[in-house]
Amino acid sequence: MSGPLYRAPRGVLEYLPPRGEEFLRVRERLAAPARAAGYSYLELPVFEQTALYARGVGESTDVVSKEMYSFTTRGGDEVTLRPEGTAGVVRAVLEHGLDRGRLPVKLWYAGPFFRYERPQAGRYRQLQQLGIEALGSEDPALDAEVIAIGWEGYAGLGLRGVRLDLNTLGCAVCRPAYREALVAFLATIEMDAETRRRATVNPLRVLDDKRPEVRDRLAEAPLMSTFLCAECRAHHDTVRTLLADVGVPWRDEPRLVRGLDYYTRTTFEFVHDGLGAQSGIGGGGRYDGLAEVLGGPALPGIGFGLGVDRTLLAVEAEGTGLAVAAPLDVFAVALGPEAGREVFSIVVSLRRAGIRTDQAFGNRALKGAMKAADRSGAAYAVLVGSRDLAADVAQVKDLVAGNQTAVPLSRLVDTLTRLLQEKDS
RNA sequence: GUGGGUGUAGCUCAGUUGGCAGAGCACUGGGUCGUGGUCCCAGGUGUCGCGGGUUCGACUCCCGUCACUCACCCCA
Repeated sequence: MSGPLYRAPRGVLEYLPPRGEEFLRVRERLAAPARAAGYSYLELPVFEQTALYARGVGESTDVVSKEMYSFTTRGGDEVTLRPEGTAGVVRAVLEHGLDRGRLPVKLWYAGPFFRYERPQAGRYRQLQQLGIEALGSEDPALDAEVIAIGWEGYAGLGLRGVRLDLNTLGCAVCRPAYREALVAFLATIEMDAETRRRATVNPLRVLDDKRPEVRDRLAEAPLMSTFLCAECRAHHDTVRTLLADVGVPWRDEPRLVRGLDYYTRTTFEFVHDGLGAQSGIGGGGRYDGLAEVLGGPALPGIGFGLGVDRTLLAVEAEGTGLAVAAPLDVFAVALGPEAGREVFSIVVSLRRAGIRTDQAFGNRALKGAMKAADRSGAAYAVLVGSRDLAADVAQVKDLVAGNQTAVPLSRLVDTLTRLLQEKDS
């Protein structure tokens, strides 16, 4: 096969029917708990000035150093397709003064994000994410709320294999001492050049290495938990108490660091084992210093990003199903061109009455049209031929039971409305 | 960026020591001039990923290349 002239760009995921409906369903279910908790929707640009990510996310991160889709515009601006959501949300909050009103500001967003990586199972160059951000409060109850919202989102999809990993990274008061201790420790162990480089730029991220041989060497590494200041310890204890109170289970994961520079205190990750090597289906944390880094006032914040693609994979891996409803109520069929005109009017009338309706197009043979009616999933077929036209009726056929009755055209909408209601109950 | 696997019909895949490219599904038409689901008949599509090489002859063997895929680092 020489193949079509054009192909989708490398590493993008396309959701074709019927999977597209499942994708939408997943996104709706993940968003529901956030909307129920007073988070407002925000639609942001999918590209920003490159400097926003370089500063906000951090030059030392993989995301910025090797995964950005960056380009220069015709006007000479350096821009980047958004690799994550938080930096853009904080930028918009600061730019438009959303932090001047009632705090905390609670926002949610969804859409595509871009990272230039080698694609593999569960990892795409264009990925779909849904996120929430709460800014303007250091209250640990907000940390617990954000985590619980994520948890409820997965629960709403019927997922049973989601695990929550939880950690705290300390703050500007206590982290420097820990960092120093960690650097001292890292100097004593053996590591490859790339890891050594990472250790100098951002030593905490070395802890996140998943290679067994590296993990072994890190077994004796100092942990943040022993360096926490009183405030951070109290904050973390409260978060965990609140989660326990509402029955959200977690696993303390003292090595959970996460890849972005802006995190402070609470960090967490939702993990699922059904997707191959990429097990993280969502994650987030607190970023109390980010607004200041971006030139704004002190504005603490916490949020998460949930991977919609990966969540759908998890749903499919668990085989729980999403019960996507039949898309149609009625399928209309015309026999001959004169009837075609009548059928078109019928179809539009039915739709205006809230009945989901499609029709056979293209002058198909009746047998083929009925086959199309059958496969459409509609509960009823409406047939109109010249004999019916002469009698001012349409044939209404129950596609499940198989019986058919003539209904006067003037009563067609009412009759079908009633039949569909009866079927529902 | 590095490594493994796979490329044959729209989809899922067969194809024997190298000898004329197949099945199922799907699609379209027909089987009583106006009736689907089961059944029967008929129909069509392929640069066998692409380019070289070996050979009388290559889907098959060799080399290269591209794509897809899985994995490593890392992340959603």
